[in-house]
Amino acid sequence: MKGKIFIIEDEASIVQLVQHNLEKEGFVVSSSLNGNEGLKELKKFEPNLLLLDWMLPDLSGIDICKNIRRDSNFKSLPIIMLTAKGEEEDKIKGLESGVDDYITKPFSFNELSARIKAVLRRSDPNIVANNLTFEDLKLDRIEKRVFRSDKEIQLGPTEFRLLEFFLTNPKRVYSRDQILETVWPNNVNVESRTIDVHIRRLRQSINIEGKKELIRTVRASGYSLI
Amino acid sequence: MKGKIFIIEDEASIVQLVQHNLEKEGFVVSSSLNGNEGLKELKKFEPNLLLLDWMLPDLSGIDICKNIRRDSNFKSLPIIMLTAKGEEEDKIKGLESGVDDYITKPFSFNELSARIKAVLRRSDPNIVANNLTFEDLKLDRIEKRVFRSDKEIQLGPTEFRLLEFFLTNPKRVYSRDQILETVWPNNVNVESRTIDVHIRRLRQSINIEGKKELIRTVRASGYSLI
DNA sequence: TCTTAATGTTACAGAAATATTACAAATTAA
DNA sequence: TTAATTTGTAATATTTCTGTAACATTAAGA
Repeated sequence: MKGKIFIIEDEASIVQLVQHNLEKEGFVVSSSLNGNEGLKELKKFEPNLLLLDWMLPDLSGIDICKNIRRDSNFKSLPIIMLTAKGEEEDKIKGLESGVDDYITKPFSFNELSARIKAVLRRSDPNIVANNLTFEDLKLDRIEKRVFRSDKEIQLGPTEFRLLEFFLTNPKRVYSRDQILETVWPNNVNVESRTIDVHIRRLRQSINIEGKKELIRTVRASGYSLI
Repeated sequence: MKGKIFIIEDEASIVQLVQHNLEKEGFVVSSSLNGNEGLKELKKFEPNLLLLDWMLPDLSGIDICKNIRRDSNFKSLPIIMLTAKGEEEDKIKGLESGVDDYITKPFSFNELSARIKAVLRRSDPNIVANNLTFEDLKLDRIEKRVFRSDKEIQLGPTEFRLLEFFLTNPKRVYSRDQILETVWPNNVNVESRTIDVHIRRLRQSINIEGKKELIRTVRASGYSLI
């Protein structure tokens, strides 16, 4: 079950793109191109999350934000702010305007989607999948814990992300490049062979008590979760 | 379900040929004969892949490429570059202009089609068929697995590619040269007889438990999948 | 049947890909 | 700050794959 998202943003092209893609992901989406109306519609729509432009023709994003926070029904509505580059990100960040996250335009939809899910995961865990499982492997994204056959496993941050990645698409083979792109922070340059080492570390951690190997090496192609 | 492909290429005859054939394969295709307009239309069209001419009357392919890579919404749009022979292929190859693949004119539609699918398979796996079957043989391109009568078969990389190749056109006889060209990485020189050995290895792997031979030798011509 | 060209089979050495280990630098926790 | 953990890489070990050559077998025409 997916949630409802409301967008207040005056650039129609952005709204269109984001709305379309979010709907494709199963969210129910509604939007408004200006602040005052948006505020009203939003309260009727009762979304699980709001995407809010920082600079609007009528009301500023921060005013909307304050308005929302004053309304007891929406006090805890998660808000992700959309800001243009240079629009004093620091202020937004520092100024605790009650924003849950913000993203700088231009952004890729994937990045936005990831942030939306991250925020929803905290605020409204039922909307977003928080547990990934495969066979006797379980990963809890909220608590950041991993279990194999109900026995907890300790993983470093990178191994955690790596396993999380494999769990989103079990059985599928990923090349080292694909793994790098997705698991490592953008623009980080790491040797492709480095992945082998992390695979080894992950293997070592999750293959407890002689249980069966869960990571498959596919020569010349990459790795997969069995 | 097939995806959307956009073409920017000034030779109308090429556009026509490619567009027509791609549509026949089920793709939704749109095109433009020049760079600047193409760039605009492309962004409206939101394709899953772009075929881009290297030499255009107004903008060079590489400029378009850069423009696209700067636009966060299209940063990861797969691009296949179309180049005339002699147009410094090396540069395109080396110069990491963010191109996913390139093909030299004149090309056969089949070759283009194969490359398009290969690229889409990485970027957008749901668009392309990922399973090849023939009789009781099954090959899964995503999981990189091969089955005969539901029993998994272990193949080395080359044998996998070889079988994949045969499965795209069962019953058709391929000469050793054709096999070499398609299955082996470009510019690799291998003895033609080497194929015999790989055929043997493939045969040995897929003919389990006395099941019937699936690879046919056509004397003086080559091999085929029955 | 003999001859010959084409294909099948085998074994093996070198190449290529992956696994493993150790370690120093970077990061985080105490 | 110091200690502990985590990371990336390089060096080394191990495994698996590849291509080829040498020899065996088969098919087809003379």
